[in-house]
Amino acid sequence: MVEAVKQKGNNEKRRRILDGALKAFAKKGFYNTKVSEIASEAGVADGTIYLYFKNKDDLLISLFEDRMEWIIERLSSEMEQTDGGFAEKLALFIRLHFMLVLENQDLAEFITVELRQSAKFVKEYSNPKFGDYLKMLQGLLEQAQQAGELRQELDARLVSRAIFGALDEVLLQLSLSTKLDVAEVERRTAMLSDMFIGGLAP
Amino acid sequence: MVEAVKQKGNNEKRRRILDGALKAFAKKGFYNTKVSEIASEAGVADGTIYLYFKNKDDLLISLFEDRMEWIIERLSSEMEQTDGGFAEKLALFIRLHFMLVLENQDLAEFITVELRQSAKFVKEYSNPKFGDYLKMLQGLLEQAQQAGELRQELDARLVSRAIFGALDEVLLQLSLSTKLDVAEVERRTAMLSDMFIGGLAP
Amino acid sequence: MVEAVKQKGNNEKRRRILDGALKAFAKKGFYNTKVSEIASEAGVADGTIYLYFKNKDDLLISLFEDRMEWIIERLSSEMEQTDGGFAEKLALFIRLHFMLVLENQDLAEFITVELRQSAKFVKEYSNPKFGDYLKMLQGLLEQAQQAGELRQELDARLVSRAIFGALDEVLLQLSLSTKLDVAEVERRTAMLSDMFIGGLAP
Amino acid sequence: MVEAVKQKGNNEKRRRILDGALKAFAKKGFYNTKVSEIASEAGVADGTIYLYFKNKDDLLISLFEDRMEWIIERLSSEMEQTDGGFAEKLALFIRLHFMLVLENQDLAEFITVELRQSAKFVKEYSNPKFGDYLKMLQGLLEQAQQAGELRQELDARLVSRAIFGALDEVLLQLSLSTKLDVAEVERRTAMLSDMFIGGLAP
DNA sequence: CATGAATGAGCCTTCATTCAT
DNA sequence: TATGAATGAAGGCTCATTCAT
Repeated sequence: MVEAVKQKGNNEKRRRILDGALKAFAKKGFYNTKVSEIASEAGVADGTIYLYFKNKDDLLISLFEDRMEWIIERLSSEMEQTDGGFAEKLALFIRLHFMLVLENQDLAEFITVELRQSAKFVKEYSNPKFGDYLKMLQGLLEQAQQAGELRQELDARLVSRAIFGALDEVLLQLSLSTKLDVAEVERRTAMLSDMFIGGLAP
Repeated sequence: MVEAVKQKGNNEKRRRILDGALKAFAKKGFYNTKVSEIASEAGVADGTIYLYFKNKDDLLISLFEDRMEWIIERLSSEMEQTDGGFAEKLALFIRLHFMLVLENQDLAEFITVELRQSAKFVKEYSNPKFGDYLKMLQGLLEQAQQAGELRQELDARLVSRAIFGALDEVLLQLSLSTKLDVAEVERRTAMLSDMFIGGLAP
Repeated sequence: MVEAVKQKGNNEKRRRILDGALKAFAKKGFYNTKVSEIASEAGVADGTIYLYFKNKDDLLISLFEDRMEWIIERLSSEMEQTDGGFAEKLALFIRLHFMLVLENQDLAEFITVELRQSAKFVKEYSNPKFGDYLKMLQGLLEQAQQAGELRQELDARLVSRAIFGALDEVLLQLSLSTKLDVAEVERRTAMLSDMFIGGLAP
Repeated sequence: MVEAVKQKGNNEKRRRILDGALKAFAKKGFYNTKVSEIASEAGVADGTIYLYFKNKDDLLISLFEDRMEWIIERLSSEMEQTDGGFAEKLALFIRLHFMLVLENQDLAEFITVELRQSAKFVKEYSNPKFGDYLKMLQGLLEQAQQAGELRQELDARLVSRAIFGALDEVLLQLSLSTKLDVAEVERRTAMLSDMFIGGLAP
């Protein structure tokens, strides 16, 4: 019981720090955020952060892992529900991606802005969770190819990258706009699905 | 005459600084690059940089402007040559985007990695040149719509964003790979054009 | 009875902390040793140390007192056994000093390296036990003077300092050598006694 | 000319930093001295110190080298003047050691208190200048042995250590006393020489 | 008594920027 | 213009100490 409480305490504090970091990174970016700002946002002392994370880089990486894991879990559990065809599934995937991320605007800014930097400049970090995300999308595409619902000549790996890039860029623009209109998000979601499935040509 | 020479001298040194900055930013990212490293790469004294640029942020912005301007000029002059239909034009645009940027791998890394950060965190900078780039692509799409070669119901602005995002993401992956195979670049170029024009559905 | 047991418990834990501190200080020096390292070495929690010692400085001082007291006790009880002349007594004193300290190499490093620092920088500490040690040596010298076995014109206080300094420096070198050869220790012991008694001149 | 001035400027600033460090280290010890205190003592900005020294450790080591070099130079040039016998030479050596170091009380405290610590805890530093100092004394002893003025059976290396230790300990006590009486220093100098040459026995 | 998670003051070091030459 | 030594504000991180359990 004491164990459980203590464990909870630990996790609760770790969570508060991650939340504070997300908020701070989204607002000012990784390099412009002071550790002390994260601490104050999380309501802990500066030093406490170093009880849960090795250093500022580790905090960034951990935040990625945590949020990507959350996104992947939500995405896959929601995707399992559908038994529609590829077009419905892709549309759902795109909608979910947008909805999940925009549910928390800070998350949207964080993912779209910091993901690339980190991939390249945080030492020795290959961002496995992001790889998992891409594999999920790639899996969807490969299944569609096997079912004859996606053109065989397209490289699923390349296409998954392209789709993610398109979503991410559109999301970036959305996340930077001051007010988010759900209807507008739905409109873009639908149009992107339509574009990817049907192509640009009439 | 003296003016001209002086001007030339200025431009030459300014250019060396921009080139050094590109190299350094590409390798280590904006925040991990020291001004002194740029100076040393450019073969000038640290202080000299401040004769040509207000500060490190201004150097970053100027570098964007400079490179985007170059890309836009090259793109538009090349695009003018073609009188093919929309499909050919889009294919050419994608090929040119890839080729221009991959001509200089540093440029590729710089564009794909730093563009977003800067957009958000360099104070009071709206990145007009990037806007020009997008407008160019958007213009291409709008012309196609007027010519009936692109579906009317698609929002050209949104689509241009999506295309740029897809290209950028694929380019990021390409730019991070250690060796660049021209044939592979061509393959991806063709497949992306095909995907955008024809859509994913068979 | 309960008191006694408790007292014993206290002393045992206090002793473990002092032992841990000695080991840690000898290896890394006072300022490079973390309180948590001492705690871990002693097998107690960090906070426990503060139940037995006011702070890190107090722990250092207490360790000195403890070890010097031990050395003085051992030295005086052993010295009482002898009834030889001054030469024999001094030789014995030197041998005992070496043997006692080298019995525990950590103690040797601690005494030779940390004694001076502490004397000067631990606030308001006059190092009384070290004073006792010197007084013991000084007493030996004064007795010898009264017995006519030591030159009257020498200042016993100054000579005791000089002898301690010589022993300490030689011990420092010995304690820093990786392996300790008993025969070598004996050789140096004898030579130092001989040098002090007989002088350098032939 | 400009070169010379610049060089002078460099050396002058480096010297001021070393002087400031000596003063600060002597007063509060290495670990209790802040880099900013050294900077303020030297009349330079904090960052300037890092233009001349790699870090705080390097500053400590450089200070040792500098001061030991100075002592060795002064000692050897003065020793060359004498053509007396061993007894005179040793007496002179002792007197010079005391005088040189006590000329600057800060130097005395620094040498006696910090030398040992550093030897052990500043990583990978074998203190070559201190080795030079000891070799000088050892050389003096070996010459005396060849001239038959020092007992053959004594190990010059061990004896040089012992003499240094004795001098250093006595110096420590002297340097910690608030006022230094030249007559008193002379008295101790003479007595130590006498003790070492003639031995303790009557 | 014992614990060890939490605290937060403190410090070394970096690096963008300035300015005397 | 060009230099590069000097500046000093700023911040990541450590660790002695506390205190709720």
